[in-house]
Amino acid sequence: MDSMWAHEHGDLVAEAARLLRERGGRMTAQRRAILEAFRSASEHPSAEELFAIASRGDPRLNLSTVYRTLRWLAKENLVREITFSEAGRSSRFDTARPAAHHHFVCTGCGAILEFDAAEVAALRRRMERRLRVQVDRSTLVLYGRCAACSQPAGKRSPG
Amino acid sequence: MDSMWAHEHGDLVAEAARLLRERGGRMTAQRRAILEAFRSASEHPSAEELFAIASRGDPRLNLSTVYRTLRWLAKENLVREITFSEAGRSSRFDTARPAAHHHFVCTGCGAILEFDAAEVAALRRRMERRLRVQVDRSTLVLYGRCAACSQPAGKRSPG
DNA sequence: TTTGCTGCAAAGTGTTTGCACGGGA
DNA sequence: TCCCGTGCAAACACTTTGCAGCAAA
Repeated sequence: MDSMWAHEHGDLVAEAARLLRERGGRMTAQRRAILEAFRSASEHPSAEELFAIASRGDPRLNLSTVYRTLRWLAKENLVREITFSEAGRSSRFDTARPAAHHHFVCTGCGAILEFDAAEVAALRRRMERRLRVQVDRSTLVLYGRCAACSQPAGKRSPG
Repeated sequence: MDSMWAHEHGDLVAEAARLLRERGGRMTAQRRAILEAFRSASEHPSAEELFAIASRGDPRLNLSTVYRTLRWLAKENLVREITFSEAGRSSRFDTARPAAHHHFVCTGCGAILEFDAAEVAALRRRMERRLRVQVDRSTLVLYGRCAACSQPAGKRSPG
């Protein structure tokens, strides 16, 4: 269960370092802090959340640096940007994984579940033929209520 | 082909009028103009686009009125809000249709194609069981290149 | 006449950018 | 040493809000 993705959060730093070396970029303390922040962040952190975490180690860190780093990471495919319509106007990020995965968002408590669905790949291929297009990327988000939130109020466990 | 949806743009006005009557709201000239703007707008207009169209008839119309109206329409389910990650930071709207439909977005020219895919409904049901959740709504967006944009530059028709 | 809706201007939110300095390679 | 990346503040794009007046029912 722990090596089903090509890289875990841990090697984000190593991965980024490698890319930076290749491209003549620099591994700064700020970048390292931001990359490491993914470890303790929620599954789909916003820039703000990563900033809050990364700032703990270095209070001088600036939010714009976080944005710049995230944009760079997204371009290099180490991180992917997602937009949930429930999540206010802000973007969320997750560490990009090779396998396409999709999201369920609970409109009650905001919980996000990830899932993989093989049929999406088939659907993409079918749509490529039907619409005569080339599909590079897809996002599937289900919105609803998770088990806890869909229970009638009376039956819900306190808390 | 013209009655596959429960209501076309035309009766948006009538539909809204009915709801307003029910709720003690008022059918103002501005609301009518905004509702009618959907007719000549693109398939997925932004607030700005609707504003531009609706302003033609009444130059005093204010953008904040458009936003207020759109928010109300979304709440009443006459219109639905969608977020394409390619479309800048702005929301897009379409007239809510009973049948779930999905979108293909061309990253080349920005064209948006709609499609219906029965398999999504099945997938939703399967995920409800697998994740033990209740799914109320889903969005599926495919990103890629349309037929014209995926042709090599040399072969593309001029224009 | 009542009070919901509007225009206006100002505030808000999330994100990006210009610039001079500082620190990594 | 060189110049990439940073902090800072200001700009930005989009959306929301407070308020006084107007107009639909």
